[in-house]
Amino acid sequence: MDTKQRILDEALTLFAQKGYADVYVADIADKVGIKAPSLYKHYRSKQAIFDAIIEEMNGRFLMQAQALSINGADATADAEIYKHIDEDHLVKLGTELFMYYLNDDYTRRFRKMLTIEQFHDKDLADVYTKQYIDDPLSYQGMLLGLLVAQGILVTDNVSIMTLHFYSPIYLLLTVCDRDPSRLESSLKTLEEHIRQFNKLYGRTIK
Amino acid sequence: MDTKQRILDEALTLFAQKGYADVYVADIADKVGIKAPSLYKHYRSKQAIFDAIIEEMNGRFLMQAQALSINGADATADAEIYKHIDEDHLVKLGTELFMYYLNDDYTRRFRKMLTIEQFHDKDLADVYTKQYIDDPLSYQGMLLGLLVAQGILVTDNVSIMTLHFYSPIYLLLTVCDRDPSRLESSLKTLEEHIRQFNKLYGRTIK
DNA sequence: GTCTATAAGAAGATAGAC
DNA sequence: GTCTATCTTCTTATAGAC
Repeated sequence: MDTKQRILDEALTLFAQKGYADVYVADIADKVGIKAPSLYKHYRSKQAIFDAIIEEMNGRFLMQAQALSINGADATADAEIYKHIDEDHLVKLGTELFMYYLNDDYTRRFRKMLTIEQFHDKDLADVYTKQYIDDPLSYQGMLLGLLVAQGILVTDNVSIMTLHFYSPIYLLLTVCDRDPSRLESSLKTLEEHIRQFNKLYGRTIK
Repeated sequence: MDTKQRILDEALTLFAQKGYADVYVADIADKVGIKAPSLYKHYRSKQAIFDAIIEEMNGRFLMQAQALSINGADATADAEIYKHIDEDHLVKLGTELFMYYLNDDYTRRFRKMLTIEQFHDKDLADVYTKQYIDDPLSYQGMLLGLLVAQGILVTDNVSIMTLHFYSPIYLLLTVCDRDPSRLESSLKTLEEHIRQFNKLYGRTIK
């Protein structure tokens, strides 16, 4: 990784730990293994480093969204995949989503940084809500909608059903972000949640 | 309100808007209507102001918790209240909880401040999780447990049912904290959520 | 591109008069 | 308890040699 990229990487780590204001340019330079003045050859200010992180993340999000909507467009293929899904598959799906959000390094650091800085700038608040609320609800709404179309799940309100599926995952995610030692119990709760979700919305009579 | 208390109040407002590091002692003093040095007659440091806010909130939380557990202890009285509860009552209950959390001035500012500062200090993270996750789940679990005991709601897992009731409220709360213009649509979603919750867990055959 | 040295300014905190 | 003046330290950023 070149220096310019390493600066972003180390800065993101520090911003996620302490927040923008409590990270000094010298801290970032230290982690990269250079002196603070050298850093100004790559970025013209501390704010420019922050902006570059946001910019890069926007790019990643866009790629992710495109990847998802490419699958989403080919709904018949997706429908085929989800035709024979059962409760265990649903648990696996939810757990994998949860673990990805929690353990993907870039994702986790970025989410923490946004959590800290969200009230600092309306744009950051919008990025947070889009990335961790609206987009997941939209994407999972599409998936769960397929399961309803297949008759695997039953409801007359897919968007509320999706909220019922995702909001416990979101809540547990924020818990584990604050306290990683609660991961194990959260995974247990997550599984119970999805099994009960399946009982509530599943085709079989409860 | 005396000066010492007004300092806490204005400091909390500013900390909730900008975070601890971006609020200057002079800003706080300005809002109170005094000069920064005068502020040091009341608190020996900026950190001491922050600590006093946390301390005061701990006191409020404790009082709140005691008030709740006094009611909770007299479960027979509570059970009587919730004996004839119907869907509209449940919607009202959830909406009132939501609006209290969102509009109670002290509560809202303190939650925003904690949101910003939660990764700064493990103790703050614990306060957040206790106050906005564990305690609500525990309290609402008790209430919903009463409704199950009355046969108004049906489940073999009250704690997951409580998670299903509360986590959408929590998610919508964080959305409105970031973007108050989404209050109206969130209230609509909240009502839909509770009505669907009642359909899923209600005594009547779905 | 990296360094040392340093400017420029911000922000927390104190001294001492009133 | 409040003020003005000031100290001290910290932090961003630049200058200029290598």
